[in-house]
Amino acid sequence: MNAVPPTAAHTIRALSALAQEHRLAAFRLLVQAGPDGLPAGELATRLGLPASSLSFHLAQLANAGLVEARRQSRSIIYTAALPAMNALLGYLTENCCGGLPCDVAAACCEPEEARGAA
Amino acid sequence: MNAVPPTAAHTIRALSALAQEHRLAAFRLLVQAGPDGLPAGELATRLGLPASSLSFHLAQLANAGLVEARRQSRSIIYTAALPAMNALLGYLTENCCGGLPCDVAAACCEPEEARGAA
DNA sequence: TCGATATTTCCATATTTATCGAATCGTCGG
DNA sequence: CCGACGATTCGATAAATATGGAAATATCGA
Repeated sequence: MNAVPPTAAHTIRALSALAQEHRLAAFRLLVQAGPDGLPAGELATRLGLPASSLSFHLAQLANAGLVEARRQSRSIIYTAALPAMNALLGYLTENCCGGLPCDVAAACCEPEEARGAA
Repeated sequence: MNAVPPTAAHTIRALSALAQEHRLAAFRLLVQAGPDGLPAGELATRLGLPASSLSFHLAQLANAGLVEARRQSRSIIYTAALPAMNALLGYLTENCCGGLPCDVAAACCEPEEARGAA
């Protein structure tokens, strides 16, 4: 169903989805929550947003393929779609480096520094 | 002057800057152009945009720190600010992985696949 | 200094995006 | 079946963004 090569249009949708205070915050919470995810209501509480506003934002993230929703009883649980995030980063680095050995690619591929510092 | 740790607000500015058809296209052209960059007029021609519109978009990219401008005679030459792009990607992966060994980090750090395919 | 060129700034307008209450839909417990 | 709960959809309004012509700014060549 997925694994579609990210087009420019798709990339813009993903960037737009992330380029908003509440959505970026929501996405980060979901990433931290891991595979278990979080119910919409919990996100609304933590972000201090009315349910309808949050629902609007979650729809954007879902439309961009950055989050996935599953119903669990009355709640709807959202999880971050890491592969989609992965694809976005891949597209950005690809288009940034375009096969050339630029420092963006280099910096992105240095596990020692990136991991060791933490 | 730069090398500021990217805040969430700064990240949103960068994402917003990139999350627009013409700006993403302009940025990609600048990346391809490399350190020599391209004059504003050339970008306007290639993108088929009126000068004033392009100027507006370039201002956004510059404000986000993603491009730099230098005057050369009558033209103003724009270049992609790779370090800023680098920082953006770093922020996204950091916040995506948060120190955890998630597959985004893994996928991002596989030079063989990413480079070999091209 | 004058005219031509390259770009930006200004301004009005059009389009898109965000916000949130109210109404609606699906699910559960009794 | 009914009331409550969790969430989305709808709709109206507010705010932010994009667009492009006209005017202003800066630089160059003669």
